[in-house]
Amino acid sequence: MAGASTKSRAAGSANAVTADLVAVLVAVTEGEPKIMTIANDGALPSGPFEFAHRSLQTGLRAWVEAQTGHPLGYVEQLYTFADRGRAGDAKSPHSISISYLGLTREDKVGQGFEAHWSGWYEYFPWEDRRAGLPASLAKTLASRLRAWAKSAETTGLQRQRWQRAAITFGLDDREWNEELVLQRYELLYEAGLIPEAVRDGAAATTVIPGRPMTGDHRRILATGIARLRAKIKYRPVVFELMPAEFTLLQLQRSVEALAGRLVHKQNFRRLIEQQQLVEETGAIAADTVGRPAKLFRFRHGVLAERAIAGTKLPLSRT
Amino acid sequence: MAGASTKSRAAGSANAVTADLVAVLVAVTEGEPKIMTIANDGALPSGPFEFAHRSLQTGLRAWVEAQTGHPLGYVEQLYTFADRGRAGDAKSPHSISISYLGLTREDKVGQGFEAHWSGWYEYFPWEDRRAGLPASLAKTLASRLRAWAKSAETTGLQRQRWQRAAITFGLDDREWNEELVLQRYELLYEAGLIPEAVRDGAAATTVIPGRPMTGDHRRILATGIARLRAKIKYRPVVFELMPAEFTLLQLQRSVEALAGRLVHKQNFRRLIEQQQLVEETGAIAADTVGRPAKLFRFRHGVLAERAIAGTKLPLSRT
DNA sequence: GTGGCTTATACTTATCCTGAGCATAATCGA
DNA sequence: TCGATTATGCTCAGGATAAGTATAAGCCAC
Repeated sequence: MAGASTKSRAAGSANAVTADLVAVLVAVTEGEPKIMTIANDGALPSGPFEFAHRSLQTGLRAWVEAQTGHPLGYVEQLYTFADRGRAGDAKSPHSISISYLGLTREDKVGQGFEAHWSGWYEYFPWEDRRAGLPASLAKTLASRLRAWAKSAETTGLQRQRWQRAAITFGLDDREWNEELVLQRYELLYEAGLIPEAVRDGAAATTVIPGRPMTGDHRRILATGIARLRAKIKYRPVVFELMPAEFTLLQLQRSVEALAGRLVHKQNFRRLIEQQQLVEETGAIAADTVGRPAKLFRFRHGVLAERAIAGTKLPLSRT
Repeated sequence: MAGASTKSRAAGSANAVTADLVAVLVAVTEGEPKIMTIANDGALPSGPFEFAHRSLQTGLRAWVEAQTGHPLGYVEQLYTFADRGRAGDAKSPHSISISYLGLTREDKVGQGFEAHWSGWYEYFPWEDRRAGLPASLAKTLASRLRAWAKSAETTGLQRQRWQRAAITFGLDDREWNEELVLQRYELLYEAGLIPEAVRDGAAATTVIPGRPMTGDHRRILATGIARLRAKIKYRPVVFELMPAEFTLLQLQRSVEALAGRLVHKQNFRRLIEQQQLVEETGAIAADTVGRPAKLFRFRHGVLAERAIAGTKLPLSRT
């Protein structure tokens, strides 16, 4: 890729950096969202982008297979982070992390790897609102956030902080917005309420429940969850996480697991069916309590038929 | 950022890469979307990520100001590309491009720079459907695409190609989807119908109108346009491109310029007003034909009041 | 100043989408 | 057979949307 300015070329290897490829690999099993972790569940699969890699994605696939034994299916790029907090340190070169979201199923678990499937709500307990928040966590969160807001210098800043906390966490009778995963993580980091913040130099305080990860990995995971929660609403990506055949309730449970909240059953079915995303297989689910459900499969045809995109503009049809 | 696996660290500088920062800097002037270009309008502002840069964004800001004299305001990351087509060449290290979308206004044009504002439809003539497509372009496009489809080996492949072309370009009575900017560009590239493809080794054919750029820059621009077209529908980002005060028609013209298609006037107004995105300034537009319009300003308060996000799931309120 | 041109803005109508609840069906086990 | 459990069909009100009609308020030529 030719750099546009002549200056770019002149820079040469003096400005070399190292690039890490990081994967948020997601599966949903029995209504619980899982992510692939390594290093005692404290890190995401990752490795450096090397000469030999033909592209970023092939490099990522190589690392994930090597570390987890799990082949990558659906993959999309998430975000590129640079290391932060090492500003003046000109000795060690910059390191950047290029992160990806991968969707798959939790079968074919590779043997002989130190990789595991971990529930993603272990890392973000406050993101699971399906059964409402545990009263204890809700209380802790609210009081810690309020303390953080109060600790600001001026009353103006105090109000700003509290407003931000209230919006992202749905306090003061505001609606909970499940997509703000990253914003909530960033706020907790700034407020020094999670271990990573303390590790990076924040004043040591009592910390909120939720398992930490190395480096930026929990931030990357938050980015992945946010992306996925947004995307299931306008692209049929849930099906990447489903088995070939499934009941509508299983599908609903998967969506709820990802979104972290419950949906209205009948309306969910209407939505799915009117969009013609699925078709009956003819078979019936066995081994269930209650009335047996029809089995469905994803209609792969829809991907070819229409390019699904949401219009929110009053486009004129002329 | 600690690499997760021990392997990552061991790699060291042998796997060093160079990272370029590339900016798609957008403004809208008199109903025409513009982008900042350098190098005789054949490239986007860009430069390498260096030691001295404290973060990716500060590096980008430094380069853009140095090359264009224009300060960056609103910025968001677009995508990270690796150079492609240089697989085996282990001599020159990998080079990756981290691209950003920036939104501003076309005032304060820096003097003494080789930078210009260029209309973005010069680079993508087929993306402007506000006045319908010029009949000539429509014809050329359709026939070239059909020829490309026909040139496939098997009839199965031929049908696949045509279906893809028809979906992305809204042929065969399908709806035009203005968000598929990147998909259309990629298809034209694969079909060898644009200069960049020929440059990169495609068989030389007659090429479609539309000005090329160096390297991947037109692909990056396509990514930026697509992102912006999608985003104006669910986030109030248009206002970054508007002057402090504006009439509703000016706002509408800006949206239409970005989307490349017309919207229904009355419904557009209702949409804007019901969302309480703007408020009257009390002043009236001067210097106009027809009945003078009220001037409005963006209500910055909305950003604080609500976290605007689209729900497309039948969430239950219990 | 009047008629015609242009744009702004208010109002109407039919249709569709959405959230929510009610009712019934099918299966199992006590 | 009853009760528990899940599946599935149906209704209904309210709101959002697409599209069109009508009126208001300026300017300009004459």
